Amino acid sequence: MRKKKILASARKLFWQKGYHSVGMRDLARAYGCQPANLYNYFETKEAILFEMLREEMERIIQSIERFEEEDGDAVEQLRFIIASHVKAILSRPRSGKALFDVALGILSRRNRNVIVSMRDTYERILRKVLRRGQEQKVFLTCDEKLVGVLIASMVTRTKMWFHPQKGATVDELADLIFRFALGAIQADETPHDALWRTKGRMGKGIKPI
Amino acid sequence: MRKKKILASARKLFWQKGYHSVGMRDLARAYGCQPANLYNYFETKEAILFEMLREEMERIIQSIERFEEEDGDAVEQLRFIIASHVKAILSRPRSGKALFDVALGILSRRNRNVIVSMRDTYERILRKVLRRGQEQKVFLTCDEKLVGVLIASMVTRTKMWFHPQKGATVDELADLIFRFALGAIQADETPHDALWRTKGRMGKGIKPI
Amino acid sequence: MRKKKILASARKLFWQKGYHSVGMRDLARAYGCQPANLYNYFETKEAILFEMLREEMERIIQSIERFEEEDGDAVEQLRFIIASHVKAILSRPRSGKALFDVALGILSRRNRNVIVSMRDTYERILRKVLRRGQEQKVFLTCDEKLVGVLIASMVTRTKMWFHPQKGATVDELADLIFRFALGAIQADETPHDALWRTKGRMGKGIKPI
Amino acid sequence: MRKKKILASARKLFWQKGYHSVGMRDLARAYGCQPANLYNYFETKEAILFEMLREEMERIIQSIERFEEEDGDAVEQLRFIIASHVKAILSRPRSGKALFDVALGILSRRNRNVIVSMRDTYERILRKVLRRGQEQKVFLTCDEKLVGVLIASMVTRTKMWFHPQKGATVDELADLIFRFALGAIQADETPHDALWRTKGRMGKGIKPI
DNA sequence: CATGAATGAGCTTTCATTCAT
DNA sequence: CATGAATGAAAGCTCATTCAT
Repeated sequence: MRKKKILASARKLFWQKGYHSVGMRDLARAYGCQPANLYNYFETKEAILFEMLREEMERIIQSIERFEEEDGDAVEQLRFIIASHVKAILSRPRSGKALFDVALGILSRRNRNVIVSMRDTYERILRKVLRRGQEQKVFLTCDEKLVGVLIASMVTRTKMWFHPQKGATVDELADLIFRFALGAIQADETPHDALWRTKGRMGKGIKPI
Repeated sequence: MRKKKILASARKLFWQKGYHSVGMRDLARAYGCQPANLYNYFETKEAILFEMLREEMERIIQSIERFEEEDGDAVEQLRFIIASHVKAILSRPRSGKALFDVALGILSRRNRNVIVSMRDTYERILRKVLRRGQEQKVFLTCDEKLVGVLIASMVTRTKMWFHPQKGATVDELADLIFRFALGAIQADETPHDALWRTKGRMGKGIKPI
Repeated sequence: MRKKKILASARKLFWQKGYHSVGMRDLARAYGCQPANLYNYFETKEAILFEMLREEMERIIQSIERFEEEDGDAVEQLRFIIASHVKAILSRPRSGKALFDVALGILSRRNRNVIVSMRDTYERILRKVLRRGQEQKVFLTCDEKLVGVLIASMVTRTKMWFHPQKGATVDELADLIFRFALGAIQADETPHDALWRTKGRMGKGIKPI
Repeated sequence: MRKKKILASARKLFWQKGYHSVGMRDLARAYGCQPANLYNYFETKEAILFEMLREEMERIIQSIERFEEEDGDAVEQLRFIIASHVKAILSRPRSGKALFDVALGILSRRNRNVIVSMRDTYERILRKVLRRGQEQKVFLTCDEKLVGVLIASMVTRTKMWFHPQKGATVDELADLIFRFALGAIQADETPHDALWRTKGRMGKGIKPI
């Protein structure tokens, strides 16, 4: 579908330069048509942004929504959530811009509500898992709301600084964030020292800006 | 000084609405003058943004730069760094926008270098403390670069969701982030379960967007 | 073509008021549209000026370029060059401003080079004819560079003071300038007294400012 | 006097860059004070331009006004007028801009009248000399108004292209323009071939733009 | 005399968007 | 579907000038 193609090139541009630095002209050129033609597919520039964010959120949520009800190993569920989120964020071309955060201020109330409620769904699931872990006595007693936000913060910001390299893959990064989070909240006091023997390898993937 | 006052009102607006949604006209109105007058104090709109960011970074760095050389208890130093950073970020009026991240893409190369190098200084100090903790055997062996970025991510993003409330103060938030981080990397395996009995209180301060 | 029409009304305004006294608003109003629309045809205000000058220079050069190689009566060629130049300069509506001279300081390096090289072509041809006249022994030995500039100066400045009237037509003016120049450089010493019996008639066309 | 110094630096800037490209800021910096201070000496920017032009015109006129009434050798008087005018125009630093022409469109009606009437005085004197020459039978019968304008054109435009060099001095230039003019209008038919044996020398001083 | 602060009007240009074809 | 032409609004910025000190 044409719409998908437009969204694809829009996504690249928006993440590369940020919403305000990309004009309809740029979007049109990237897709290969005149600006006016984009309005045959989307009502406004904001609609393009919205559709694109909605899709991304949907992918993230779809992969983890089963954890809301399904019982299971909270530790493994947390690992999966983090891995899934990290991959969703880092799978797309290249980036650097805090697009998501900015976007919430750009979207119309109506559209923002849609995105926000998807994000809330994500956080609700994450919290549910955190609560489940406490009930299973594998996580320390904690404020799931706070811990959820802290974990999400670490994951979200990977977009700002992580660049995959040999010896520093996305999978590895996801694993390390998971271990970091787990170390902070796990109940059993077995030493997790071993988890951190990654000294020097991971650093290669860190290139902020 | 007049410059300070302009910066003060600019800071408020920029954080509230984001750089691109604030015009010189808005800045002028907020300060109480005509747009043209602002150019007696700053050469460009970007210069206002830059000066504002520079000041903020300076405050953050000044309070922790002594840790670069000074030996001491790494745990306490980490606690101080986190507390100081959290306060610096949350002390200012209200917020919401990912201004800092976006700004790096807006600033001229010259100005961006200044800010980036200040941020690098911050991260260098944080890493130094993390390394010191490992040498003191109070932190687990870990990749300081990665851990540093993860901790900074949690702190930086507080701006996006935290709003002080009764029962959820900035100090408390800083303390909890510290404990979360410490839990993840501390070497001695004394149960830190107690640290997390904040259930339900902290959540009050979390209001994303 | 729309571009031509815009150029036409721009030419009138620029010559009447000078580049700096004509805004995009004026150009738009003169053509009959909103300022923004002009940018669908020209990238900048300077581009409009450039295109207009380029066209004018082109017309002047085209009519005389054959003299560069073509052998022939140097006297007649000089007469033709002067006549052609005078007409090109005075054919357009009304004027008064030293637009051309000022423009060279306004144009971008790139564009200025184009115009300057066209002017150089004009002068090269004029010099060639002057040299040819010397070889044919109809012109006195002289420095073609200097004489060329002097002749061009007389012609160029007609824009500043000449206004066609009954008894003072453009053709007549061209003829008189030619005779003046010829008188200064012609080799054969036949009295040219008769040429100057225009007393009182030509003066009518002179209204400086 | 301070005023003189301001005028001196203004003259340089105006001729170099043109009226519209020189701001009060530039004038102030060139003189060495704040823009506001200039208003203690001149009422407006235009007043500076006016004063400067008035001075220049005055110098030119003063040196030739005696020719209005005084009888004498018309040929020598013409030589003097041209020499004096050329020197006045080229004595000042460097230039290029058609300042004088543009200025007439900038000045207020009142001020323009002053300058125009000075220019008229100049032309009146020149015409008087031309008429005198005809009466003395040393010049051909001609329209003094036209010939006057043509001669003035050649002189005025030297500012646009002449740059003194070894072998191409201002004095020499003046002499050649005089001979060119004289050749065109002189009555006695003695060959003036010799006058033009300057081939190649004068060209060095010609650097348009 | 000199200045820092302030201003109102204006500038060229960009933007998202509309519409007739 | 696609486009060229057009637009209203707003952007950042510069300007000559004023005025109290």
